[in-house]
Amino acid sequence: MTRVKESSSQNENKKALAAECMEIYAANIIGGQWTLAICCHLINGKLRFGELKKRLPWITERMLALQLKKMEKNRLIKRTVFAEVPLRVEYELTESGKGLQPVLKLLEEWGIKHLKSGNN
Amino acid sequence: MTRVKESSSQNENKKALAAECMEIYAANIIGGQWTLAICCHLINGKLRFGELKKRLPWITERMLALQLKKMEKNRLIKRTVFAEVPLRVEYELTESGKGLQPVLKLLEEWGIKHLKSGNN
DNA sequence: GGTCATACTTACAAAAGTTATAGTACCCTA
DNA sequence: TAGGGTACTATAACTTTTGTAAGTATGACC
Repeated sequence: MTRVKESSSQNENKKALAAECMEIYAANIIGGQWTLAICCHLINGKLRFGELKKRLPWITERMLALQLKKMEKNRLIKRTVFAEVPLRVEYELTESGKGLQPVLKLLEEWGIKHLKSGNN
Repeated sequence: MTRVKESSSQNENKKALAAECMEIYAANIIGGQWTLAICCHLINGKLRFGELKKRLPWITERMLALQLKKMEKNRLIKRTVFAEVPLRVEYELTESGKGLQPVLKLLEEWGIKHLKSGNN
């Protein structure tokens, strides 16, 4: 009855779950520590690396760079480099990224309700 | 301009983000590796520990126990113990947990669209 | 008394994710 | 020649999450 594991890594489990369940696939993509925060800021338009950094005062440059790279790979954002001096790089949501807006809205509503329901 | 960090832990950052942004708060709650998978199975009704284990063949007992405990703490599920022998414990979604259904649906739809858009 | 089933718990280890700190490359300006 | 701004990268340390394997408590059943 119990299926035999073919691999023991965390990653394999994650992939297997995401493969058979689209909500888990989606949750994995938006689940990074800073991913949603970045989305929230980009939803009003494109921003430069330094502007994002200012808006996320607690993030380190490394994490910002890593998250942006991951989000680009996941096709949530588009990166545009302008060959100016000093260098300018702009980040903006892709169509897919913009498509998260209703998800974010629902999540927010659920979060508010959930938080309130805990104060009884 | 840059706010000063009051603590250096990962957790503090997480909390700070969740406090100022409800979608991040919500994402933190549903973001565990197995949380959504468990929700998916409980959405059709209550299940026992062992039944969940069978439905999630790759999960270890430890992870299942941990996740269920966390979900109970987060008020996503309710745990009921029946003083029988052998012991019977049932898990079911709370109202808050059931409230995730539309979120899951949207996430699923977004996931499908996103996956397709990557196959170009 | 020994075995079985259920629903866990514990100790330890590995992996993934995050943070801290410093440094790079580019070219402009003084 | 030195300093400054932007957008990163390198390295290592640290925290959190997940996995492995074994053990516990309860009471029925043989």
